[in-house]
Amino acid sequence: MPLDSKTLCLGALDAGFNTGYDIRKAFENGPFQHYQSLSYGSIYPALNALLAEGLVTCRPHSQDGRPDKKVYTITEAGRSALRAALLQPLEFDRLRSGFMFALSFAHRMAPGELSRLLDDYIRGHYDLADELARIDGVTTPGDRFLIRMGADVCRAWGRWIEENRAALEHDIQAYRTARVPLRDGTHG
Amino acid sequence: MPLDSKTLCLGALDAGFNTGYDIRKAFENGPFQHYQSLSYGSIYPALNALLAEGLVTCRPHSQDGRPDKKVYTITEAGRSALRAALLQPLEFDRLRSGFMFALSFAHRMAPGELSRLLDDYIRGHYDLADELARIDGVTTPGDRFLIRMGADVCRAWGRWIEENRAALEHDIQAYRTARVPLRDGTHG
DNA sequence: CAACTCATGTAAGCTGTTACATGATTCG
DNA sequence: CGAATCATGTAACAGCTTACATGAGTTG
Repeated sequence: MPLDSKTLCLGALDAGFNTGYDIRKAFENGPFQHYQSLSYGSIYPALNALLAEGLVTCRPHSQDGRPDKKVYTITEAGRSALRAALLQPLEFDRLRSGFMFALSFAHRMAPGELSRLLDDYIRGHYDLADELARIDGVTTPGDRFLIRMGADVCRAWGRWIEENRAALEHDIQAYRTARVPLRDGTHG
Repeated sequence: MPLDSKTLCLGALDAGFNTGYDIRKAFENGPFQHYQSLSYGSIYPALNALLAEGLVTCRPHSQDGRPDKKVYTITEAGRSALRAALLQPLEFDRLRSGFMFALSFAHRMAPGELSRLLDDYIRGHYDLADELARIDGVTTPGDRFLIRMGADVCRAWGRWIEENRAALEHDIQAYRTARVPLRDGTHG
């Protein structure tokens, strides 16, 4: 089962983000940014739907100088719905990787092009690992676990590529040699 | 830049899949299945668009007993377009993970529920690693690299969770103790 | 004989994003 | 003084998936 925008909003509300604006930040720069996304166009309609279903309550909050906001609170029914959704068999993680697709055409690339692609991918993983390591103020055990996991897995991933990129380059050499045989067959 | 359906079809064609039906298999069960997806509704219109742009050619192929098929061939212009698309700065890998979202609410789960979630996630990684290791008949260096990378990273990921799940459970205990202090303060 | 494979294609629908409208305030 | 931040909301659009139409042949 895919996690839909309503469930994601419910989760964000449960995690302490209590306005539409704040929920967006949770998915843009906040704790969910690395494994889910959600934008205004989905959030506001979702909150209204949740309100109609009684899964959240809402009270307007006037502020001086700033626009009024609507502060949402998850209800008991909402918490049950969230739990139920999270316990349902989850869809397996969906990875959409342009790098991998590109890498599957490594044999079509010039050495410099491939090198740049790998450099970018390695750097991307190390940067993400560093970014995760720098996060602080994380309050829940699950988030702490996920951050450590992300950082360690990203580092291991980057290291794996560094350790195996030479083998890839050799394999490409061999592949090309096999496909474009030497004209002079007397040697090797 | 995201890889659109036309570029993905061009790639599949370059990789040797030469009908709409075969291209779908490449994304459903074939070499691209783990990092991209594409279905009929996108493939057939994309092929027609590519044909109109001169990036592919097409000749009908009659078969006895089976429906006629259209065999597509990528042109030189098509190969250039594919290369150009792959060299463009790629969007960073997008991970949509229901497991991670669920795990961020680990402190709300009963021990058995959390345990099942982690078991499923670990098993999913080991299963994928095994599945990748079982693949044979891979002809290009890039694909061989990706398969080894996927298998090794998945195994390392699964191992990481096994080695750190106890820490998560302890952290949850500590979190709950801090939030629901003992009524009798005289002991520990 | 039901169900699946081969094979192309379209229409409807779902889900989500982008961009805009609105408007005060604060920061550089 | 322009740009960003706070704050809600909608309309238009993009992109992809699902389901269907069609139909012969094969597998269990």
